[in-house]
Amino acid sequence: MVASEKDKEEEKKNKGAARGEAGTTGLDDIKECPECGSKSLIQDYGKAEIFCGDCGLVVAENIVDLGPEWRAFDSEQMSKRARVGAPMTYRIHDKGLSTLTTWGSQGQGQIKLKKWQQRTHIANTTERSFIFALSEIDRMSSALRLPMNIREAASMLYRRAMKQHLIRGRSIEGITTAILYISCRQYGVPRTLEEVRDVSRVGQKEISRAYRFLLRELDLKVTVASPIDFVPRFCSMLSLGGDIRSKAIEIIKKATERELTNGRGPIGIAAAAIYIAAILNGEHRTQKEVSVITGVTEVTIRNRYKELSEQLDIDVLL
DNA sequence: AAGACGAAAGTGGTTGA
DNA sequence: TCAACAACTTTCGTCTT
Repeated sequence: MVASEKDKEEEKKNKGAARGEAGTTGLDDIKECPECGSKSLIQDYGKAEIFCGDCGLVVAENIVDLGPEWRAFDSEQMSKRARVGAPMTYRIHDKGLSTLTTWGSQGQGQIKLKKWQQRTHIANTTERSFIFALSEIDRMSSALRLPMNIREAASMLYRRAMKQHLIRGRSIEGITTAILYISCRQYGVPRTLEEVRDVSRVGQKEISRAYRFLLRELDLKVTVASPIDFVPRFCSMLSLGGDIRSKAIEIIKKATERELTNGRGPIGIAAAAIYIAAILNGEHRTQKEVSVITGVTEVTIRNRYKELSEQLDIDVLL
């Protein structure tokens, strides 16, 4: 896994150098799976992933959004935001619009200006904590290998929360982590709460509390994550191929039709479907292995797996 | 010895009075 | 605010391979 990633980096560099191009290492450069060499890569921009159609390896999770970083919600915004200059981004505390005077040779006037700039820039603590929040969002996003558009969305959400004065008196860590968790869900790239917690500096309890608080106060609606959303990533982590991924998704779809998934945790369903699909395709993974990757216990996998195989008439012969 | 199975008790979150 | 509740976890003993 580590080796293949290194190979990918090497390959990218070589290709770029060969063509003498600077800074154009888009994902179009990835033409085949570094693991099995298959050319049938499946791009899924909705989930911001590219995975190999044959071996199921998630080749890239950070699909760089090359479109404009802003979205126009109406024509007025459109005309306001269509502009020249460096891209504006919500991920820099002043949206990337500042110009600092240089520290070169300086007269008294310049020094004064500098001081004034610094003070107004980072003077108040709100601004300070905002900068910290953005850096935290970035740090956690990198650790979770999240695509840029989700980072932007998270930054925007944080701004909204700030405007409504929801941050004061609450831990920035808790709020930012919850916001990231929400953004992932909204973009259909769900991470489990454990995964998010592992890169956060606060505990699960605080994240949950902030999560519920934000949903209520910002009046956000987050649809229940579909088990299917977890399948590609889990399959990849279990080194399971594309046929098993398809099979697992098929099982989940059938189960959803028959309302076997109602009230059940999506991760447990995904885990069981993958477990079954793997056995059906002769690539057995133990309940323990699936349990470790998915973060649900073997007992839950067993229960779901029993329900699914019985109700869907799937004969799982070991 | 490892994996699968399931019973029983415990935990944390949701719901409804 | 409290109790009831469902889903899930933890723990542990048993069976199978």
